[in-house]
Amino acid sequence: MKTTRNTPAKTAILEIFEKSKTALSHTEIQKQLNDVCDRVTIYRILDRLMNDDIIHKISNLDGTVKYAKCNHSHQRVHIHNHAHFSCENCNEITCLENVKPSYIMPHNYKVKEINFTLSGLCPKCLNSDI
Amino acid sequence: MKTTRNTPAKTAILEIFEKSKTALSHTEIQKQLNDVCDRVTIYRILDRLMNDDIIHKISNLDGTVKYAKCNHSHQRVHIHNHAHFSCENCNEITCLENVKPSYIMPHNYKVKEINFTLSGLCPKCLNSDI
DNA sequence: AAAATAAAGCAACAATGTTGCGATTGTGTA
DNA sequence: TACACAATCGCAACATTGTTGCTTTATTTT
Repeated sequence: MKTTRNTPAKTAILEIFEKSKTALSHTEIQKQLNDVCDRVTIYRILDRLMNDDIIHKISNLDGTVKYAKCNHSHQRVHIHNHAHFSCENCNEITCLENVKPSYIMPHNYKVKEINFTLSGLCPKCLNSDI
Repeated sequence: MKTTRNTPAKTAILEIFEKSKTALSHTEIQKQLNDVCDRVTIYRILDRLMNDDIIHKISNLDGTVKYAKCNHSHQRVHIHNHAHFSCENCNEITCLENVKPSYIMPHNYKVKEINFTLSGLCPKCLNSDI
Protein backbone atom coordinates (compact mmCIF):
# COMPACT_ATOMS: atom_id res chain seq x y z
CA MET A 1 0.00 0.00 0.00
CA LYS A 2 1.04 3.54 -0.77
CA THR A 3 2.31 5.63 2.08
CA THR A 4 1.99 9.37 1.89
CA ARG A 5 4.89 11.61 2.76
CA ASN A 6 5.17 14.97 4.36
CA THR A 7 7.11 17.20 2.06
CA PRO A 8 7.90 20.91 2.47
CA ALA A 9 5.59 21.80 -0.40
CA LYS A 10 2.71 19.83 1.04
CA THR A 11 3.23 21.38 4.46
CA ALA A 12 3.37 24.84 2.95
CA ILE A 13 0.14 24.27 1.06
CA LEU A 14 -1.60 22.93 4.13
CA GLU A 15 -0.54 26.02 6.07
CA ILE A 16 -1.98 28.25 3.37
CA PHE A 17 -5.30 26.41 3.60
CA GLU A 18 -5.17 26.66 7.38
CA LYS A 19 -4.75 30.41 7.26
CA SER A 20 -7.35 31.03 4.57
CA LYS A 21 -10.98 31.50 5.41
CA THR A 22 -12.01 31.18 1.79
CA ALA A 23 -11.52 28.56 -0.90
CA LEU A 24 -8.44 28.94 -3.05
CA SER A 25 -7.73 28.37 -6.71
CA HIS A 26 -4.59 26.74 -8.01
CA THR A 27 -3.35 30.14 -9.14
CA GLU A 28 -3.96 31.75 -5.77
CA ILE A 29 -2.06 28.97 -4.06
CA GLN A 30 0.78 29.33 -6.49
CA LYS A 31 1.07 33.05 -5.79
CA GLN A 32 1.13 32.50 -2.05
CA LEU A 33 3.73 29.76 -2.36
CA ASN A 34 6.32 32.06 -3.89
CA ASP A 35 8.12 29.39 -5.90
CA VAL A 36 8.33 26.88 -3.10
CA CYS A 37 7.63 24.30 -5.79
CA ASP A 38 6.65 23.75 -9.37
CA ARG A 39 3.18 24.42 -10.78
CA VAL A 40 2.76 20.74 -11.57
CA THR A 41 3.67 19.77 -8.04
CA ILE A 42 0.83 21.92 -6.73
CA TYR A 43 -1.62 20.03 -8.93
CA ARG A 44 -0.27 16.74 -7.68
CA ILE A 45 -0.39 17.77 -4.06
CA LEU A 46 -3.98 18.99 -4.47
CA ASP A 47 -4.86 15.63 -5.99
CA ARG A 48 -3.33 13.79 -3.07
CA LEU A 49 -5.01 16.01 -0.51
CA MET A 50 -8.34 15.34 -2.18
CA ASN A 51 -7.74 11.59 -2.16
CA ASP A 52 -6.98 11.82 1.54
CA ASP A 53 -10.17 13.83 2.11
CA ILE A 54 -8.22 16.72 3.54
CA ILE A 55 -9.45 19.22 1.00
CA HIS A 56 -12.35 19.27 -1.43
CA LYS A 57 -12.93 20.75 -4.83
CA ILE A 58 -15.51 23.42 -5.51
CA SER A 59 -16.49 24.56 -8.96
CA ASN A 60 -18.03 27.94 -9.26
CA LEU A 61 -20.89 28.97 -11.52
CA ASP A 62 -18.45 30.48 -13.97
CA GLY A 63 -16.42 27.29 -14.18
CA THR A 64 -13.66 28.44 -11.84
CA VAL A 65 -12.27 25.65 -9.73
CA LYS A 66 -11.27 26.21 -6.12
CA TYR A 67 -10.23 24.08 -3.20
CA ALA A 68 -10.99 24.30 0.51
CA LYS A 69 -10.17 22.39 3.66
CA CYS A 70 -12.66 19.78 4.73
CA ASN A 71 -14.34 20.24 8.03
CA HIS A 72 -14.65 16.73 9.36
CA SER A 73 -16.48 17.74 12.49
CA HIS A 74 -18.60 14.88 13.81
CA GLN A 75 -19.75 12.83 10.88
CA ARG A 76 -18.20 9.43 10.57
CA VAL A 77 -18.84 9.18 6.89
CA HIS A 78 -17.46 12.23 5.21
CA ILE A 79 -19.76 13.73 2.61
CA HIS A 80 -19.30 17.19 1.18
CA ASN A 81 -22.91 18.09 1.36
CA HIS A 82 -22.57 21.57 2.71
CA ALA A 83 -23.15 24.69 0.68
CA HIS A 84 -20.73 27.21 -0.73
CA PHE A 85 -21.18 30.89 -1.23
CA SER A 86 -19.56 32.65 -4.13
CA CYS A 87 -19.41 36.45 -4.00
CA GLU A 88 -19.90 38.03 -7.40
CA ASN A 89 -18.07 41.14 -6.26
CA CYS A 90 -14.90 39.92 -4.55
CA ASN A 91 -15.02 36.44 -6.09
CA GLU A 92 -14.31 34.81 -2.78
CA ILE A 93 -15.79 31.42 -2.10
CA THR A 94 -16.65 30.49 1.45
CA CYS A 95 -18.01 27.27 2.88
CA LEU A 96 -21.38 27.58 4.56
CA GLU A 97 -20.90 24.58 6.81
CA ASN A 98 -24.32 24.80 8.37
CA VAL A 99 -26.38 25.31 5.28
CA LYS A 100 -27.72 22.01 4.04
CA PRO A 101 -30.37 21.94 1.37
CA SER A 102 -33.35 19.65 1.54
CA TYR A 103 -34.85 18.39 -1.67
CA ILE A 104 -36.96 15.67 -3.21
CA MET A 105 -35.49 13.65 -6.05
CA PRO A 106 -37.32 11.82 -8.81
CA HIS A 107 -37.03 8.03 -8.60
CA ASN A 108 -34.38 6.11 -10.45
CA TYR A 109 -31.58 8.48 -9.68
CA LYS A 110 -28.83 7.41 -7.32
CA VAL A 111 -27.38 10.50 -5.71
CA LYS A 112 -23.86 10.11 -4.40
CA GLU A 113 -22.66 13.64 -4.04
CA ILE A 114 -24.18 17.08 -4.07
CA ASN A 115 -22.88 20.50 -4.92
CA PHE A 116 -24.86 23.45 -3.66
CA THR A 117 -23.40 26.81 -4.55
CA LEU A 118 -25.12 30.10 -3.91
CA SER A 119 -23.90 33.32 -5.38
CA GLY A 120 -24.56 36.99 -4.80
CA LEU A 121 -22.99 39.37 -2.32
CA CYS A 122 -21.08 38.28 0.76
CA PRO A 123 -21.49 40.20 4.05
CA LYS A 124 -18.28 42.12 3.48
CA CYS A 125 -19.30 43.38 0.05
CA LEU A 126 -22.92 43.89 1.04
CA ASN A 127 -21.87 46.31 3.75
CA SER A 128 -19.59 48.36 1.59
CA ASP A 129 -22.51 49.89 -0.30
CA ILE A 130 -22.16 48.68 -3.82
CA MET B 1 -29.33 49.82 -28.55
CA LYS B 2 -27.84 46.60 -29.85
CA THR B 3 -29.93 44.46 -32.10
CA THR B 4 -29.30 40.75 -32.29
CA ARG B 5 -29.17 38.93 -35.58
CA ASN B 6 -30.15 35.49 -36.73
CA THR B 7 -27.19 33.94 -38.40
CA PRO B 8 -26.87 30.40 -39.78
CA ALA B 9 -24.44 29.46 -37.00
CA LYS B 10 -26.76 30.74 -34.28
CA THR B 11 -29.73 28.93 -35.82
CA ALA B 12 -27.75 25.71 -36.07
CA ILE B 13 -26.68 25.92 -32.44
CA LEU B 14 -30.22 26.61 -31.30
CA GLU B 15 -31.42 23.57 -33.19
CA ILE B 16 -28.81 21.43 -31.51
CA PHE B 17 -30.00 22.62 -28.11
CA GLU B 18 -33.56 21.99 -29.14
CA LYS B 19 -32.84 18.40 -30.07
CA SER B 20 -30.68 17.64 -27.04
CA LYS B 21 -32.18 16.42 -23.81
CA THR B 22 -28.94 16.96 -21.94
CA ALA B 23 -26.64 19.91 -21.39
CA LEU B 24 -23.86 20.31 -23.91
CA SER B 25 -20.26 21.39 -23.65
CA HIS B 26 -18.58 23.70 -26.13
CA THR B 27 -16.72 20.70 -27.55
CA GLU B 28 -19.87 18.64 -27.98
CA ILE B 29 -21.54 21.50 -29.81
CA GLN B 30 -18.53 21.92 -32.03
CA LYS B 31 -18.60 18.24 -33.00
CA GLN B 32 -22.28 18.37 -33.85
CA LEU B 33 -21.83 21.54 -35.88
CA ASN B 34 -19.47 19.90 -38.35
CA ASP B 35 -17.53 23.04 -39.23
CA VAL B 36 -20.56 25.24 -39.72
CA CYS B 37 -18.51 27.93 -38.06
CA ASP B 38 -15.31 28.68 -36.20
CA ARG B 39 -14.60 27.57 -32.64
CA VAL B 40 -14.45 31.20 -31.52
CA THR B 41 -17.82 31.91 -33.07
CA ILE B 42 -19.37 29.17 -30.95
CA TYR B 43 -18.04 30.85 -27.82
CA ARG B 44 -19.44 34.18 -28.91
CA ILE B 45 -22.83 32.74 -29.79
CA LEU B 46 -23.00 30.97 -26.43
CA ASP B 47 -22.21 34.28 -24.73
CA ARG B 48 -24.99 36.02 -26.62
CA LEU B 49 -27.50 33.28 -25.92
CA MET B 50 -26.69 33.54 -22.24
CA ASN B 51 -27.12 37.30 -22.27
CA ASP B 52 -30.50 36.81 -23.91
CA ASP B 53 -31.42 34.22 -21.27
CA ILE B 54 -31.98 31.59 -23.89
CA ILE B 55 -29.43 29.20 -22.47
CA HIS B 56 -27.71 28.92 -19.13
CA LYS B 57 -24.33 27.73 -18.00
CA ILE B 58 -23.83 24.76 -15.73
CA SER B 59 -20.52 23.92 -14.16
CA ASN B 60 -20.03 20.39 -13.07
CA LEU B 61 -18.27 19.19 -9.93
CA ASP B 62 -15.15 18.43 -11.89
CA GLY B 63 -15.03 21.89 -13.41
CA THR B 64 -16.53 20.91 -16.75
CA VAL B 65 -18.72 23.64 -18.21
CA LYS B 66 -21.91 22.84 -20.08
CA TYR B 67 -24.84 24.77 -21.45
CA ALA B 68 -28.53 24.03 -21.62
CA LYS B 69 -31.69 25.69 -22.87
CA CYS B 70 -33.62 27.71 -20.34
CA ASN B 71 -37.10 26.61 -19.54
CA HIS B 72 -38.97 29.85 -19.07
CA SER B 73 -42.26 28.20 -18.19
CA HIS B 74 -44.43 30.49 -16.08
CA GLN B 75 -42.14 32.64 -13.99
CA ARG B 76 -41.97 36.27 -14.93
CA VAL B 77 -38.61 36.79 -13.42
CA HIS B 78 -36.26 34.22 -14.78
CA ILE B 79 -34.04 32.59 -12.18
CA HIS B 80 -32.05 29.46 -12.77
CA ASN B 81 -32.91 27.88 -9.50
CA HIS B 82 -33.57 24.39 -10.64
CA ALA B 83 -31.25 21.48 -10.04
CA HIS B 84 -28.98 19.60 -12.38
CA PHE B 85 -28.00 15.99 -12.32
CA SER B 86 -24.60 14.90 -13.46
CA CYS B 87 -24.08 11.20 -14.14
CA GLU B 88 -20.65 9.98 -13.10
CA ASN B 89 -20.88 7.12 -15.57
CA CYS B 90 -22.06 8.61 -18.83
CA ASN B 91 -21.15 12.20 -17.91
CA GLU B 92 -24.45 13.51 -19.13
CA ILE B 93 -25.95 16.49 -17.40
CA THR B 94 -29.69 16.84 -17.27
CA CYS B 95 -31.86 19.58 -15.83
CA LEU B 96 -34.15 18.48 -13.03
CA GLU B 97 -36.68 21.23 -13.59
CA ASN B 98 -38.89 20.23 -10.70
CA VAL B 99 -36.26 19.75 -8.05
CA LYS B 100 -35.87 22.90 -6.01
CA PRO B 101 -33.86 22.84 -2.82
CA SER B 102 -35.01 24.56 0.30
CA TYR B 103 -32.44 26.00 2.65
CA ILE B 104 -31.85 28.52 5.38
CA MET B 105 -29.15 31.14 4.87
CA PRO B 106 -27.17 33.01 7.49
CA HIS B 107 -27.94 36.71 7.64
CA ASN B 108 -25.93 39.27 5.74
CA TYR B 109 -25.70 37.30 2.55
CA LYS B 110 -27.58 38.46 -0.49
CA VAL B 111 -28.33 35.45 -2.65
CA LYS B 112 -28.93 36.22 -6.29
CA GLU B 113 -28.44 32.92 -7.98
CA ILE B 114 -28.15 29.32 -6.93
CA ASN B 115 -26.48 26.30 -8.45
CA PHE B 116 -27.61 22.93 -7.22
CA THR B 117 -25.92 20.00 -8.88
CA LEU B 118 -26.34 16.44 -7.80
CA SER B 119 -24.16 13.67 -9.07
CA GLY B 120 -24.29 9.91 -9.07
CA LEU B 121 -25.98 7.53 -11.47
CA CYS B 122 -28.74 8.53 -13.86
CA PRO B 123 -31.69 6.18 -14.47
CA LYS B 124 -30.19 4.94 -17.72
CA CYS B 125 -26.88 3.95 -16.12
CA LEU B 126 -28.48 2.71 -12.91
CA ASN B 127 -30.52 0.19 -14.87
CA SER B 128 -27.63 -1.17 -16.87
CA ASP B 129 -26.18 -2.92 -13.81
CA ILE B 130 -22.89 -1.26 -13.18
C1' DA C 1 23.72 3.75 5.93
C1' DA C 2 21.51 1.65 2.15
C1' DA C 3 17.44 0.29 -0.33
C1' DA C 4 12.94 1.19 -1.77
C1' DT C 5 9.77 4.26 -3.55
C1' DA C 6 7.04 8.59 -3.06
C1' DA C 7 7.40 12.99 -4.64
C1' DA C 8 9.56 16.88 -7.30
C1' DG C 9 11.25 19.12 -11.36
C1' DC C 10 11.28 19.88 -16.10
C1' DA C 11 9.72 19.86 -20.68
C1' DA C 12 6.28 19.12 -23.69
C1' DC C 13 1.64 18.83 -24.78
C1' DA C 14 -3.61 19.25 -24.72
C1' DA C 15 -7.79 21.52 -23.82
C1' DT C 16 -10.28 25.53 -23.07
C1' DG C 17 -11.15 30.24 -23.31
C1' DT C 18 -10.00 35.24 -24.89
C1' DT C 19 -8.72 39.27 -27.83
C1' DG C 20 -7.89 42.23 -31.91
C1' DC C 21 -8.83 43.22 -36.41
C1' DG C 22 -10.11 43.17 -41.14
C1' DA C 23 -13.76 40.93 -43.95
C1' DT C 24 -18.49 39.57 -44.37
C1' DT C 25 -23.41 39.60 -43.87
C1' DG C 26 -28.21 40.50 -41.72
C1' DT C 27 -31.57 43.85 -41.33
C1' DG C 28 -34.04 48.28 -40.80
C1' DT C 29 -34.93 51.99 -43.64
C1' DA C 30 -34.82 55.01 -47.48
C1' DT D 1 -35.42 46.64 -53.70
C1' DA D 2 -31.08 48.53 -52.68
C1' DC D 3 -28.17 50.71 -49.38
C1' DA D 4 -25.80 51.65 -45.22
C1' DC D 5 -24.20 50.30 -41.06
C1' DA D 6 -23.67 47.76 -37.21
C1' DA D 7 -23.50 42.95 -35.78
C1' DT D 8 -21.18 38.90 -36.62
C1' DC D 9 -17.53 35.98 -38.48
C1' DG D 10 -12.95 34.00 -39.43
C1' DC D 11 -8.36 33.89 -38.52
C1' DA D 12 -4.27 34.28 -35.99
C1' DA D 13 -2.27 34.83 -31.89
C1' DC D 14 -2.22 34.47 -27.14
C1' DA D 15 -3.51 33.26 -22.09
C1' DT D 16 -4.84 30.05 -18.75
C1' DT D 17 -5.53 25.69 -16.87
C1' DG D 18 -4.65 21.01 -16.48
C1' DT D 19 -2.04 16.54 -17.87
C1' DT D 20 1.74 13.19 -18.89
C1' DG D 21 6.33 11.01 -19.20
C1' DC D 22 10.64 10.65 -17.58
C1' DT D 23 14.65 11.61 -14.80
C1' DT D 24 16.27 13.21 -10.44
C1' DT D 25 15.69 14.11 -5.54
C1' DA D 26 14.55 13.07 -0.99
C1' DT D 27 11.74 10.71 2.69
C1' DT D 28 10.98 6.67 5.01
C1' DT D 29 11.86 1.91 6.23
C1' DT D 30 14.97 -1.83 7.04
